[in-house]
Amino acid sequence: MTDINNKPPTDDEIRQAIELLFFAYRDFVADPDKVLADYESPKGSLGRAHHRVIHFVGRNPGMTVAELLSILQITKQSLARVLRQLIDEGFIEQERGPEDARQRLLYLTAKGEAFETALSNPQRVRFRRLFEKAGPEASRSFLTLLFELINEDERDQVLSLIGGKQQTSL
Amino acid sequence: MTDINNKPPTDDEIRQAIELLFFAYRDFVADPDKVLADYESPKGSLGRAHHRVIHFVGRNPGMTVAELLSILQITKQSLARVLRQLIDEGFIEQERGPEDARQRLLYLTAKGEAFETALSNPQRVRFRRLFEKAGPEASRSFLTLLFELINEDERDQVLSLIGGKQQTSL
DNA sequence: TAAACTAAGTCAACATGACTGACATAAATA
DNA sequence: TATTTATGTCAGTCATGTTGACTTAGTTTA
Repeated sequence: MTDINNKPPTDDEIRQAIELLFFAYRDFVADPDKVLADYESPKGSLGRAHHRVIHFVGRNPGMTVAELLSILQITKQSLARVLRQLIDEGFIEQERGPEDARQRLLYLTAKGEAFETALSNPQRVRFRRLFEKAGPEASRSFLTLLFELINEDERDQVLSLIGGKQQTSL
Repeated sequence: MTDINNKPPTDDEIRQAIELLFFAYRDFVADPDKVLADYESPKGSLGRAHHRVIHFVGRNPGMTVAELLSILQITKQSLARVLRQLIDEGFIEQERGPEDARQRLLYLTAKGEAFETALSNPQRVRFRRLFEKAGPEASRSFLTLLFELINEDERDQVLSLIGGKQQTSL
């Protein structure tokens, strides 16, 4: 709330923040990891990379491969293997771009939607409990700080991606 | 601050939290990744795994291998390669446990300390700026929520590790 | 229209950091 | 003394990232 204040952050708080972020993220991703490990696919198993693709395609139906690459910040060769598996196993469908026929627009299938729900469910439960306990004010403040932890030059892209600004004072 | 409130978190806030945590962590680890990529070691390059080991040994001088394993939650075989490199290149020293001679107590060398500083510096700068902008109240609240994002059964271990409770209302 | 650029896909080789399973050694403990 | 514990090691595998080179098809531009 205050932009300038007389109490600068202590080295201890900063160090704790670094470590807490590590542990929080570790547990946060361990949830879907379990779901992924349980899923037995015909052509090889699925990992975090597949989860990320399913998540972002689910959130942005009809996105292009190039858009997905810029979000994930990996090479197209890395994405290719993951995407191929997801298409072959019926989680994701491709469609020719109506404007630009070179583009391949990505969509989740019904199977993909169901898997997305199963994957994100434990994460949603985790945050729901957290926010219920913390209350709306602390929750919104938490989102704001997470947002400001992101590189300044990437915030616009993230903002348009997650669709903030209206409901959430980001 | 409020434990029970009439405004439950919206699905949108929860989804945003999931995505923001992903992006924030991505940028947060990209900083030391650059430092690691720049470092040219004689016997192979260093990665995130080395960073984590250096960080926790730096924070807990004299810790045992078993303690390190329980923090990192990886297998000893995974740790072995990383630890061997760090010892061979003079970042970490081992010492026989004075009580239990089977134990190998881990310490950073002067070289290890210097590297730890270089690695964590961009992360500290990132959080310092964030906390300066957000103010002490939002900063402490942020730490609390990060802490409560951690699995309940691991919070005690984390707390004793990061040394909260006195200064920080965790 | 021909040339250049762009979106996407593919092949190959490689690095990192995880994993499992089996086994070895030395020290502590029952 | 026998067993358990702390650590280390060998060998093989897998998931996920990388670079570099190249193809195909469609769009844009000179």
